[in-house]
Amino acid sequence: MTEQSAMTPAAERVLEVVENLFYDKGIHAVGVDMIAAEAGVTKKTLYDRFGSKDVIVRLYLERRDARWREHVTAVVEQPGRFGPRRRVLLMFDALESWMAAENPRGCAFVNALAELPDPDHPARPAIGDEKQWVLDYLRQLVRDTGARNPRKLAASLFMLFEGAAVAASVDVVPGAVAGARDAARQLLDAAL
Amino acid sequence: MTEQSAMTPAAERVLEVVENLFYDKGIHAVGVDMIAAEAGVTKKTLYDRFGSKDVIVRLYLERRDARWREHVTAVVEQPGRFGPRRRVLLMFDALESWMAAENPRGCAFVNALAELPDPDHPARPAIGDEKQWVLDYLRQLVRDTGARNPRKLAASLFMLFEGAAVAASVDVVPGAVAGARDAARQLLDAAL
DNA sequence: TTGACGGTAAACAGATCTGTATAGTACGAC
DNA sequence: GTCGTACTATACAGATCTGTTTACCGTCAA
Repeated sequence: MTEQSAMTPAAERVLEVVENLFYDKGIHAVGVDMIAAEAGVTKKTLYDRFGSKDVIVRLYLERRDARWREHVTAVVEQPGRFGPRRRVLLMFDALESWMAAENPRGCAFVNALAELPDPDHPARPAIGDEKQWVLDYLRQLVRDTGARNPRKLAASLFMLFEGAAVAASVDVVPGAVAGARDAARQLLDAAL
Repeated sequence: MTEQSAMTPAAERVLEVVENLFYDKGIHAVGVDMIAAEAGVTKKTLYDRFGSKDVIVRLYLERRDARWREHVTAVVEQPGRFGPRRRVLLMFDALESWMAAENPRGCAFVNALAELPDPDHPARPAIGDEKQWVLDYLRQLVRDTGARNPRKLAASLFMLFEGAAVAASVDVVPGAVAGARDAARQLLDAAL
């Protein structure tokens, strides 16, 4: 996947600081000077390691995606052996804890898409990959429940999922993710 | 509300061009020089009329919100007298036609929020207002159906709504809005 | 007829943007 | 002990950012 094996200490520091900078302030609002200063690295080093800001943006998204998938799978596939129906709902528990801990400003990939309209931007594939993975993961979980029309149900759950992230970030719906989980349970039970 | 009465011809032209520029390219990616050139206006005029780019951003969102509300109410309250349950689902029809015609890059307000992290930015209220209006409008429509737990149901529909916009813009779910409407119908019928 | 208003044209200020260039230091491997 | 690697420090290039300034031209109303 993301071979972070070859990362030098300075490069590692850069990727650590952009995780917060890009997410908190937005991609365009963060210049390479700020990145270098925050990481305690010279711009020379920064360009020697990555070649361009766009590459750093791509790595930012890829690394965040990796952390996100780890979080989700850790929650959904936690030992204790929950049944398939329960595992679907655990997806929303994973989202809830992720939102509280790391995502107050909404989905980083939706936000990145807002800032990167160019379809040829090197970071664009990372955005589509994250969304496709969530959808595929939901499809697999739903299929395991034996629900009717699993693809359609997974698509509905996916939209509840993404909508809950939006609702939580704009802060107009109290308990957004919990509400989304309740709705997901209804849709799921109706299809069993 | 937005008193666009006092708008001079040049100012009107500016607001017309930023509607597309900001939405298509993103707010930070569009400079005032580009705005002035595209509107056929000098920067002097631009600053005489608006005072700052931030004000233009605020007006951009307010005007888009006004157009969006007009579109939604025109679809939902179209003559023909649909019943309350049908009117709820018409919200999703309104979203579908809006997405196809004006929203291929997702919700302008979610995108703007991604680019404007500062809670004190003058354009921020416009973002919250749009989301609050959609939620309130759904609440009213749901209440008219006599469904149980109308606030909770409206919140679920709101999340399906926002999620459908995300799903359509990232283009991983074919027929996203139609799927969201089907899920909405299920939730609605279960509460009647 | 005078003066306010809306506008053009064009230069400028000062900051910040991505990216490059030059020069030199510390260190580990072979 | 020499060579390559990773790094610092710093200056620079050229573009672009928001915003200001000066000078001038119509038009319309009091």
